[in-house]
Amino acid sequence: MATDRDTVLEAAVGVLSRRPTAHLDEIARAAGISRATLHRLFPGREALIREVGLLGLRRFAGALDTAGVEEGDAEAALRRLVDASVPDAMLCAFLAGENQLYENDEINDLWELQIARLHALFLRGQQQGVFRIELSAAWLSEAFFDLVAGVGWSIQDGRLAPRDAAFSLTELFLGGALRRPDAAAHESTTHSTSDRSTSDCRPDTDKP
Amino acid sequence: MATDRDTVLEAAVGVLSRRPTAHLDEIARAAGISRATLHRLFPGREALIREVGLLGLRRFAGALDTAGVEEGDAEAALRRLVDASVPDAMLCAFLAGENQLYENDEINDLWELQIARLHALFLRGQQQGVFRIELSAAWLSEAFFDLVAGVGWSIQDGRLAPRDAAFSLTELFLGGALRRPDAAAHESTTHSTSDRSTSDCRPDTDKP
DNA sequence: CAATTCTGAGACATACATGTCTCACATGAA
DNA sequence: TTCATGTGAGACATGTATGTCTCAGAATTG
Repeated sequence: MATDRDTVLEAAVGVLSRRPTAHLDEIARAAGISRATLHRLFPGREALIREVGLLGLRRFAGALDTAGVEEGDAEAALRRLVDASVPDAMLCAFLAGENQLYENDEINDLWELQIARLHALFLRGQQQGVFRIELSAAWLSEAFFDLVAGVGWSIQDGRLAPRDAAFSLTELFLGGALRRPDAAAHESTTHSTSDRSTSDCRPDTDKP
Repeated sequence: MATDRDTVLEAAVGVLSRRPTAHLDEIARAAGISRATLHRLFPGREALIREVGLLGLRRFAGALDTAGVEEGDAEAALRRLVDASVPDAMLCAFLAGENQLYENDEINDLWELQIARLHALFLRGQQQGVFRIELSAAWLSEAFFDLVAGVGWSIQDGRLAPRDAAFSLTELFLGGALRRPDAAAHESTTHSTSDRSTSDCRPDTDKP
Protein backbone atom coordinates (compact mmCIF):
# COMPACT_ATOMS: atom_id res chain seq x y z
CA MET A 1 0.00 0.00 0.00
CA ALA A 2 1.70 3.11 -1.22
CA THR A 3 -0.11 5.99 0.36
CA ASP A 4 2.51 8.64 -0.27
CA ARG A 5 1.90 10.64 -3.35
CA ASP A 6 5.12 10.06 -5.26
CA THR A 7 4.87 6.30 -4.99
CA VAL A 8 1.35 6.44 -6.36
CA LEU A 9 2.49 8.69 -9.17
CA GLU A 10 5.24 6.28 -10.15
CA ALA A 11 2.73 3.46 -10.27
CA ALA A 12 0.49 5.66 -12.37
CA VAL A 13 3.28 6.26 -14.86
CA GLY A 14 3.74 2.55 -15.29
CA VAL A 15 0.14 2.25 -16.40
CA LEU A 16 -0.32 5.53 -18.23
CA SER A 17 2.80 5.24 -20.34
CA ARG A 18 1.39 2.05 -21.79
CA ARG A 19 -2.28 3.02 -21.91
CA PRO A 20 -2.82 6.78 -21.67
CA THR A 21 -6.58 6.28 -21.48
CA ALA A 22 -6.48 3.77 -18.64
CA HIS A 23 -9.38 4.03 -16.20
CA LEU A 24 -8.81 5.36 -12.73
CA ASP A 25 -9.75 1.96 -11.35
CA GLU A 26 -6.86 0.46 -13.20
CA ILE A 27 -4.42 3.07 -11.97
CA ALA A 28 -5.65 2.69 -8.41
CA ARG A 29 -5.25 -1.07 -8.59
CA ALA A 30 -1.73 -0.68 -9.98
CA ALA A 31 -0.87 1.55 -7.05
CA GLY A 32 -2.41 -0.91 -4.60
CA ILE A 33 -4.97 1.55 -3.33
CA SER A 34 -8.69 2.04 -3.82
CA ARG A 35 -10.24 4.46 -6.23
CA ALA A 36 -11.54 6.45 -3.27
CA THR A 37 -8.08 6.95 -1.84
CA LEU A 38 -6.69 7.78 -5.24
CA HIS A 39 -9.34 10.43 -5.55
CA ARG A 40 -8.48 11.73 -2.09
CA LEU A 41 -4.84 12.09 -3.06
CA PHE A 42 -5.52 13.58 -6.48
CA PRO A 43 -8.93 15.17 -7.00
CA GLY A 44 -9.77 14.03 -10.49
CA ARG A 45 -8.07 12.55 -13.46
CA GLU A 46 -6.83 15.88 -14.72
CA ALA A 47 -5.06 16.59 -11.45
CA LEU A 48 -3.47 13.16 -11.46
CA ILE A 49 -2.09 13.53 -14.97
CA ARG A 50 -0.82 16.97 -14.14
CA GLU A 51 0.96 15.73 -11.03
CA VAL A 52 2.57 12.92 -12.97
CA GLY A 53 3.84 15.43 -15.46
CA LEU A 54 5.15 17.67 -12.73
CA LEU A 55 6.92 14.74 -11.12
CA GLY A 56 8.59 13.96 -14.42
CA LEU A 57 9.67 17.55 -14.85
CA ARG A 58 10.97 17.72 -11.30
CA ARG A 59 12.99 14.58 -11.86
CA PHE A 60 14.40 15.80 -15.14
CA ALA A 61 15.23 19.15 -13.61
CA GLY A 62 16.90 17.28 -10.78
CA ALA A 63 18.94 15.31 -13.28
CA LEU A 64 20.08 18.54 -14.91
CA ASP A 65 21.01 19.82 -11.47
CA THR A 66 22.95 16.82 -10.27
CA ALA A 67 24.72 16.57 -13.62
CA GLY A 68 25.74 20.20 -13.35
CA VAL A 69 25.07 20.77 -17.01
CA GLU A 70 26.00 24.41 -16.85
CA GLU A 71 29.54 23.72 -15.74
CA GLY A 72 32.71 22.40 -17.26
CA ASP A 73 33.28 20.49 -20.45
CA ALA A 74 30.11 20.01 -22.44
CA GLU A 75 30.80 16.41 -23.39
CA ALA A 76 31.51 15.42 -19.83
CA ALA A 77 28.40 17.28 -18.72
CA LEU A 78 26.30 15.38 -21.22
CA ARG A 79 27.69 12.08 -20.05
CA ARG A 80 26.80 13.01 -16.48
CA LEU A 81 23.34 14.02 -17.65
CA VAL A 82 22.80 10.64 -19.24
CA ASP A 83 23.71 8.86 -16.04
CA ALA A 84 21.44 11.13 -14.05
CA SER A 85 18.41 10.95 -16.32
CA VAL A 86 18.36 7.29 -17.33
CA PRO A 87 16.85 6.16 -14.00
CA ASP A 88 13.88 8.41 -14.72
CA ALA A 89 13.72 7.61 -18.41
CA MET A 90 10.20 6.24 -18.09
CA LEU A 91 8.97 9.53 -16.71
CA CYS A 92 10.66 11.31 -19.60
CA ALA A 93 8.90 8.95 -21.97
CA PHE A 94 5.64 9.99 -20.39
CA LEU A 95 6.54 13.64 -20.88
CA ALA A 96 7.38 13.01 -24.50
CA GLY A 97 4.18 11.18 -25.28
CA GLU A 98 1.63 13.17 -23.33
CA ASN A 99 1.34 16.30 -25.47
CA GLN A 100 -1.90 17.04 -23.68
CA LEU A 101 0.15 18.14 -20.70
CA TYR A 102 1.47 21.22 -22.40
CA GLU A 103 -1.88 22.96 -22.43
CA ASN A 104 -1.21 23.65 -18.77
CA ASP A 105 0.75 26.83 -18.31
CA GLU A 106 2.59 25.77 -15.19
CA ILE A 107 3.85 22.59 -16.82
CA ASN A 108 4.62 24.30 -20.08
CA ASP A 109 6.71 26.96 -18.39
CA LEU A 110 8.61 24.42 -16.37
CA TRP A 111 9.17 22.36 -19.49
CA GLU A 112 10.51 25.27 -21.49
CA LEU A 113 12.85 26.11 -18.66
CA GLN A 114 14.44 22.66 -18.69
CA ILE A 115 14.62 22.53 -22.46
CA ALA A 116 16.32 25.91 -22.40
CA ARG A 117 18.95 24.45 -20.11
CA LEU A 118 19.47 21.55 -22.51
CA HIS A 119 19.65 23.96 -25.40
CA ALA A 120 22.21 26.08 -23.59
CA LEU A 121 24.31 23.00 -22.95
CA PHE A 122 24.46 22.13 -26.62
CA LEU A 123 25.07 25.71 -27.60
CA ARG A 124 27.94 25.90 -25.17
CA GLY A 125 29.30 22.64 -26.47
CA GLN A 126 29.18 23.95 -30.00
CA GLN A 127 31.03 27.08 -28.98
CA GLN A 128 33.60 24.92 -27.23
CA GLY A 129 34.06 22.99 -30.45
CA VAL A 130 32.82 19.83 -28.80
CA PHE A 131 29.50 19.40 -30.61
CA ARG A 132 28.90 19.62 -34.32
CA ILE A 133 27.69 22.94 -35.55
CA GLU A 134 25.97 21.58 -38.66
CA LEU A 135 23.20 20.33 -36.38
CA SER A 136 21.20 22.98 -34.62
CA ALA A 137 21.20 23.03 -30.86
CA ALA A 138 17.41 22.84 -30.97
CA TRP A 139 17.56 19.64 -32.94
CA LEU A 140 20.20 18.17 -30.65
CA SER A 141 17.98 18.96 -27.67
CA GLU A 142 14.96 17.39 -29.27
CA ALA A 143 16.86 14.32 -30.38
CA PHE A 144 18.48 13.83 -27.02
CA PHE A 145 15.20 13.96 -25.17
CA ASP A 146 13.55 11.65 -27.68
CA LEU A 147 16.33 9.13 -27.16
CA VAL A 148 15.96 9.34 -23.40
CA ALA A 149 12.28 8.63 -23.90
CA GLY A 150 13.17 5.78 -26.22
CA VAL A 151 15.35 4.31 -23.52
CA GLY A 152 12.40 4.49 -21.15
CA TRP A 153 10.07 2.73 -23.56
CA SER A 154 12.66 0.08 -24.40
CA ILE A 155 13.39 -0.71 -20.80
CA GLN A 156 9.73 -0.87 -19.92
CA ASP A 157 9.05 -3.32 -22.71
CA GLY A 158 12.05 -5.42 -21.79
CA ARG A 159 13.76 -4.61 -25.07
CA LEU A 160 16.79 -2.97 -23.50
CA ALA A 161 18.67 -4.08 -20.42
CA PRO A 162 18.74 -1.35 -17.79
CA ARG A 163 22.45 -1.95 -17.37
CA ASP A 164 23.06 -1.18 -21.05
CA ALA A 165 20.85 1.88 -21.12
CA ALA A 166 23.31 4.62 -20.25
CA PHE A 167 26.02 3.20 -22.47
CA SER A 168 23.71 2.72 -25.43
CA LEU A 169 22.30 6.20 -25.13
CA THR A 170 25.63 7.93 -24.68
CA GLU A 171 27.40 6.07 -27.43
CA LEU A 172 24.68 6.44 -30.01
CA PHE A 173 24.00 10.07 -29.33
CA LEU A 174 27.59 11.18 -29.08
CA GLY A 175 29.24 8.81 -31.49
CA GLY A 176 26.53 7.85 -33.94
CA ALA A 177 25.76 4.50 -35.47
CA LEU A 178 28.63 4.33 -37.94
CA ARG A 179 31.64 2.26 -37.11
CA ARG A 180 34.82 4.33 -37.35
CA PRO A 181 37.88 2.29 -38.30
CA ASP A 182 40.22 5.10 -37.28
CA ALA A 183 38.72 5.26 -33.82
CA ALA A 184 40.16 3.25 -30.98
CA ALA A 185 39.79 -0.42 -31.90
CA HIS A 186 39.10 -1.83 -28.47
CA GLU A 187 37.51 -5.04 -29.71
CA SER A 188 38.91 -7.78 -31.88
CA THR A 189 38.16 -6.71 -35.44
CA THR A 190 37.34 -10.17 -36.69
CA HIS A 191 34.00 -9.62 -38.34
CA SER A 192 33.55 -10.93 -41.83
CA THR A 193 33.14 -8.21 -44.41
CA SER A 194 31.32 -10.62 -46.68
CA ASP A 195 27.92 -9.48 -47.90
CA ARG A 196 26.10 -12.70 -47.28
CA SER A 197 22.37 -12.32 -47.07
CA THR A 198 21.02 -12.37 -43.55
CA SER A 199 17.33 -12.92 -44.03
CA ASP A 200 17.45 -15.78 -41.53
CA CYS A 201 18.27 -13.62 -38.52
CA ARG A 202 14.87 -12.73 -37.19
CA PRO A 203 14.70 -10.69 -34.03
CA ASP A 204 11.80 -10.87 -31.66
CA THR A 205 11.03 -7.23 -31.35
CA ASP A 206 7.93 -5.96 -29.68
CA LYS A 207 6.31 -2.59 -30.04
CA PRO A 208 7.79 0.89 -30.03
CA MET B 1 -13.87 18.68 -48.54
CA ALA B 2 -11.76 15.60 -48.40
CA THR B 3 -14.12 12.72 -48.87
CA ASP B 4 -11.56 10.07 -49.72
CA ARG B 5 -10.41 8.04 -46.79
CA ASP B 6 -6.67 8.64 -46.86
CA THR B 7 -7.06 12.40 -46.92
CA VAL B 8 -9.34 12.22 -43.92
CA LEU B 9 -6.86 9.98 -42.15
CA GLU B 10 -4.04 12.42 -42.73
CA ALA B 11 -6.12 15.20 -41.30
CA ALA B 12 -6.91 12.97 -38.33
CA VAL B 13 -3.21 12.42 -37.70
CA GLY B 14 -2.63 16.12 -37.55
CA VAL B 15 -5.10 16.38 -34.71
CA LEU B 16 -4.52 13.09 -32.94
CA SER B 17 -0.75 13.41 -32.78
CA ARG B 18 -1.22 16.57 -30.75
CA ARG B 19 -4.27 15.56 -28.75
CA PRO B 20 -4.82 11.78 -28.70
CA THR B 21 -8.11 12.24 -26.89
CA ALA B 22 -9.54 14.77 -29.33
CA HIS B 23 -13.29 14.49 -29.86
CA LEU B 24 -14.62 13.20 -33.14
CA ASP B 25 -16.18 16.60 -33.78
CA GLU B 26 -12.73 18.11 -33.73
CA ILE B 27 -11.31 15.52 -36.09
CA ALA B 28 -14.22 15.90 -38.46
CA ARG B 29 -13.81 19.66 -38.48
CA ALA B 30 -10.08 19.31 -39.16
CA ALA B 31 -10.89 17.10 -42.13
CA GLY B 32 -13.48 19.55 -43.36
CA ILE B 33 -16.34 17.09 -43.12
CA SER B 34 -19.22 16.55 -40.73
CA ARG B 35 -19.24 14.11 -37.90
CA ALA B 36 -21.91 12.14 -39.74
CA THR B 37 -19.73 11.66 -42.79
CA LEU B 38 -16.76 10.81 -40.64
CA HIS B 39 -18.84 8.13 -39.01
CA ARG B 40 -19.93 6.86 -42.41
CA LEU B 41 -16.31 6.51 -43.51
CA PHE B 42 -15.07 4.99 -40.26
CA PRO B 43 -17.69 3.38 -38.05
CA GLY B 44 -16.57 4.50 -34.64
CA ARG B 45 -13.56 5.99 -32.98
CA GLU B 46 -11.81 2.68 -32.59
CA ALA B 47 -12.02 1.98 -36.30
CA LEU B 48 -10.70 5.43 -37.10
CA ILE B 49 -7.67 5.07 -34.85
CA ARG B 50 -6.98 1.64 -36.26
CA GLU B 51 -7.12 2.91 -39.82
CA VAL B 52 -4.77 5.75 -38.98
CA GLY B 53 -2.34 3.26 -37.54
CA LEU B 54 -2.61 1.03 -40.57
CA LEU B 55 -1.99 3.98 -42.85
CA GLY B 56 1.15 4.81 -40.91
CA LEU B 57 2.36 1.25 -41.13
CA ARG B 58 1.60 1.08 -44.85
CA ARG B 59 3.57 4.26 -45.40
CA PHE B 60 6.52 3.07 -43.34
CA ALA B 61 6.48 -0.28 -45.10
CA GLY B 62 6.40 1.60 -48.37
CA ALA B 63 9.40 3.62 -47.29
CA LEU B 64 11.28 0.43 -46.51
CA ASP B 65 10.30 -0.85 -49.94
CA THR B 66 11.28 2.18 -51.96
CA ALA B 67 14.52 2.46 -50.04
CA GLY B 68 15.32 -1.15 -50.82
CA VAL B 69 16.68 -1.70 -47.35
CA GLU B 70 17.45 -5.33 -47.99
CA GLU B 71 19.88 -4.60 -50.78
CA GLY B 72 23.36 -3.20 -51.13
CA ASP B 73 25.48 -1.27 -48.72
CA ALA B 74 23.81 -0.84 -45.36
CA GLU B 75 24.82 2.77 -44.90
CA ALA B 76 23.54 3.76 -48.31
CA ALA B 77 20.35 1.84 -47.64
CA LEU B 78 19.84 3.72 -44.39
CA ARG B 79 20.35 7.05 -46.12
CA ARG B 80 17.74 6.07 -48.67
CA LEU B 81 15.42 5.02 -45.88
CA VAL B 82 15.73 8.40 -44.22
CA ASP B 83 14.79 10.17 -47.43
CA ALA B 84 11.86 7.86 -47.95
CA SER B 85 10.48 7.98 -44.43
CA VAL B 86 10.90 11.66 -43.53
CA PRO B 87 7.85 12.74 -45.55
CA ASP B 88 5.74 10.44 -43.39
CA ALA B 89 7.51 11.27 -40.16
CA MET B 90 4.34 12.56 -38.57
CA LEU B 91 2.61 9.25 -39.13
CA CYS B 92 5.60 7.52 -37.57
CA ALA B 93 5.31 9.86 -34.61
CA PHE B 94 1.72 8.75 -34.25
CA LEU B 95 2.79 5.11 -34.33
CA ALA B 96 5.42 5.77 -31.68
CA GLY B 97 3.06 7.52 -29.32
CA GLU B 98 -0.11 5.49 -29.66
CA ASN B 99 0.80 2.38 -27.70
CA GLN B 100 -2.88 1.58 -27.53
CA LEU B 101 -2.69 0.51 -31.15
CA TYR B 102 -0.63 -2.53 -30.43
CA GLU B 103 -3.41 -4.32 -28.67
CA ASN B 104 -4.76 -5.02 -32.12
CA ASP B 105 -3.26 -8.18 -33.57
CA GLU B 106 -3.33 -7.09 -37.19
CA ILE B 107 -1.48 -3.89 -36.43
CA ASN B 108 0.91 -5.57 -34.06
CA ASP B 109 1.87 -8.22 -36.61
CA LEU B 110 2.39 -5.64 -39.32
CA TRP B 111 4.46 -3.56 -36.95
CA GLU B 112 6.71 -6.42 -35.95
CA LEU B 113 7.24 -7.24 -39.59
CA GLN B 114 8.54 -3.77 -40.38
CA ILE B 115 10.67 -3.61 -37.25
CA ALA B 116 12.15 -6.96 -38.20
CA ARG B 117 13.17 -5.47 -41.53
CA LEU B 118 14.81 -2.55 -39.74
CA HIS B 119 16.53 -4.94 -37.38
CA ALA B 120 17.80 -7.03 -40.28
CA LEU B 121 19.19 -3.91 -41.92
CA PHE B 122 21.22 -3.01 -38.86
CA LEU B 123 22.34 -6.58 -38.35
CA ARG B 124 23.50 -6.75 -41.93
CA GLY B 125 25.28 -3.45 -41.53
CA GLN B 126 27.05 -4.73 -38.46
CA GLN B 127 28.17 -7.83 -40.31
CA GLN B 128 29.39 -5.65 -43.14
CA GLY B 129 31.44 -3.69 -40.66
CA VAL B 130 29.46 -0.55 -41.36
CA PHE B 131 27.56 -0.18 -38.09
CA ARG B 132 29.01 -0.36 -34.62
CA ILE B 133 28.66 -3.71 -32.96
CA GLU B 134 28.81 -2.39 -29.42
CA LEU B 135 25.24 -1.19 -29.89
CA SER B 136 22.65 -3.91 -30.36
CA ALA B 137 20.69 -3.97 -33.57
CA ALA B 138 17.52 -3.84 -31.49
CA TRP B 139 18.61 -0.62 -29.86
CA LEU B 140 19.63 0.87 -33.19
CA SER B 141 16.21 0.03 -34.57
CA GLU B 142 14.45 1.56 -31.62
CA ALA B 143 16.59 4.69 -31.65
CA PHE B 144 16.19 5.18 -35.36
CA PHE B 145 12.44 4.98 -35.21
CA ASP B 146 12.30 7.27 -32.20
CA LEU B 147 14.35 9.84 -34.08
CA VAL B 148 12.07 9.60 -37.09
CA ALA B 149 9.18 10.24 -34.74
CA GLY B 150 11.11 13.12 -33.22
CA VAL B 151 11.52 14.61 -36.66
CA GLY B 152 7.78 14.37 -37.14
CA TRP B 153 7.04 16.11 -33.84
CA SER B 154 9.63 18.79 -34.46
CA ILE B 155 8.35 19.60 -37.91
CA GLN B 156 4.78 19.67 -36.73
CA ASP B 157 5.62 22.12 -33.97
CA GLY B 158 7.66 24.27 -36.33
CA ARG B 159 10.84 23.52 -34.44
CA LEU B 160 12.63 21.91 -37.39
CA ALA B 161 12.59 23.06 -40.99
CA PRO B 162 11.31 20.30 -43.28
CA ARG B 163 14.24 20.97 -45.58
CA ASP B 164 16.69 20.22 -42.77
CA ALA B 165 14.91 17.12 -41.56
CA ALA B 166 16.60 14.43 -43.61
CA PHE B 167 20.05 15.90 -43.13
CA SER B 168 19.62 16.35 -39.39
CA LEU B 169 18.33 12.84 -38.93
CA THR B 170 20.95 11.18 -41.07
CA GLU B 171 23.87 13.09 -39.64
CA LEU B 172 22.91 12.68 -36.02
CA PHE B 173 22.05 9.04 -36.26
CA LEU B 174 25.00 8.00 -38.37
CA GLY B 175 27.62 10.43 -37.17
CA GLY B 176 26.58 11.32 -33.66
CA ALA B 177 26.67 14.68 -31.93
CA LEU B 178 30.39 14.92 -31.33
CA ARG B 179 32.50 17.02 -33.60
CA ARG B 180 35.38 15.05 -35.03
CA PRO B 181 38.45 17.14 -35.77
CA ASP B 182 40.00 14.39 -37.88
CA ALA B 183 36.93 14.20 -40.10
CA ALA B 184 36.63 16.34 -43.21
CA ALA B 185 36.83 19.94 -42.05
CA HIS B 186 34.50 21.55 -44.53
CA GLU B 187 33.81 24.62 -42.46
CA SER B 188 36.20 27.26 -41.19
CA THR B 189 37.47 26.05 -37.84
CA THR B 190 37.37 29.43 -36.16
CA HIS B 191 35.46 28.71 -33.01
CA SER B 192 36.85 29.97 -29.77
CA THR B 193 37.89 27.24 -27.41
CA SER B 194 37.40 29.57 -24.47
CA ASP B 195 35.05 28.32 -21.77
CA ARG B 196 33.11 31.52 -21.38
CA SER B 197 29.77 31.09 -19.72
CA THR B 198 26.86 31.26 -22.11
CA SER B 199 23.91 31.70 -19.82
CA ASP B 200 22.75 34.61 -21.95
CA CYS B 201 21.85 32.56 -24.98
CA ARG B 202 18.25 31.73 -24.42
CA PRO B 203 16.51 29.70 -27.11
CA ASP B 204 12.78 29.85 -27.68
CA THR B 205 11.99 26.19 -27.61
CA ASP B 206 8.47 24.86 -27.46
CA LYS B 207 7.32 21.49 -26.27
CA PRO B 208 8.56 17.98 -27.02
C1' DC C 1 -8.33 0.34 26.02
C1' DA C 2 -10.40 4.29 23.73
C1' DA C 3 -10.45 7.73 20.24
C1' DT C 4 -9.17 9.54 16.09
C1' DT C 5 -7.88 9.05 11.45
C1' DC C 6 -7.54 6.76 7.31
C1' DT C 7 -8.93 3.33 4.04
C1' DG C 8 -11.85 0.19 1.12
C1' DA C 9 -16.10 -1.12 -0.86
C1' DG C 10 -20.04 0.10 -2.83
C1' DA C 11 -24.04 2.82 -4.24
C1' DC C 12 -25.61 6.71 -6.68
C1' DA C 13 -25.86 10.80 -9.66
C1' DT C 14 -23.79 13.28 -13.31
C1' DA C 15 -21.46 14.61 -17.36
C1' DC C 16 -20.14 13.81 -21.77
C1' DA C 17 -18.52 11.50 -25.90
C1' DT C 18 -20.28 8.49 -28.87
C1' DG C 19 -23.71 5.81 -31.67
C1' DT C 20 -27.96 6.25 -34.21
C1' DC C 21 -31.52 8.32 -36.64
C1' DT C 22 -34.11 11.80 -39.35
C1' DC C 23 -34.59 15.37 -42.55
C1' DA C 24 -33.37 19.10 -45.66
C1' DC C 25 -30.25 20.47 -49.11
C1' DA C 26 -26.69 20.14 -52.66
C1' DT C 27 -24.66 17.81 -56.34
C1' DG C 28 -24.72 15.06 -60.37
C1' DA C 29 -26.76 11.84 -63.76
C1' DA C 30 -30.40 10.27 -66.86
C1' DT D 1 -36.66 18.54 -65.10
C1' DT D 2 -36.54 14.44 -62.31
C1' DC D 3 -34.41 11.05 -59.79
C1' DA D 4 -30.51 9.30 -57.13
C1' DT D 5 -26.74 9.72 -54.23
C1' DG D 6 -24.20 11.81 -50.74
C1' DT D 7 -23.61 15.34 -47.27
C1' DG D 8 -24.49 18.48 -43.23
C1' DA D 9 -26.97 19.74 -39.22
C1' DG D 10 -29.28 18.54 -35.45
C1' DA D 11 -31.97 15.83 -32.11
C1' DC D 12 -32.04 11.88 -29.30
C1' DA D 13 -30.66 7.72 -26.75
C1' DT D 14 -27.00 5.27 -24.57
C1' DG D 15 -23.07 3.72 -22.45
C1' DT D 16 -19.53 4.57 -19.42
C1' DA D 17 -15.95 6.93 -16.83
C1' DT D 18 -15.90 9.96 -13.38
C1' DG D 19 -17.31 12.76 -9.19
C1' DT D 20 -19.52 12.37 -4.74
C1' DC D 21 -21.27 10.33 -0.77
C1' DT D 22 -21.94 6.92 3.03
C1' DC D 23 -20.56 3.50 6.18
C1' DA D 24 -18.00 -0.18 8.21
C1' DG D 25 -13.58 -1.80 9.39
C1' DA D 26 -8.49 -1.29 9.94
C1' DA D 27 -4.65 1.28 11.48
C1' DT D 28 -2.59 4.50 14.24
C1' DT D 29 -2.20 7.39 18.27
C1' DG D 30 -3.21 8.95 22.83
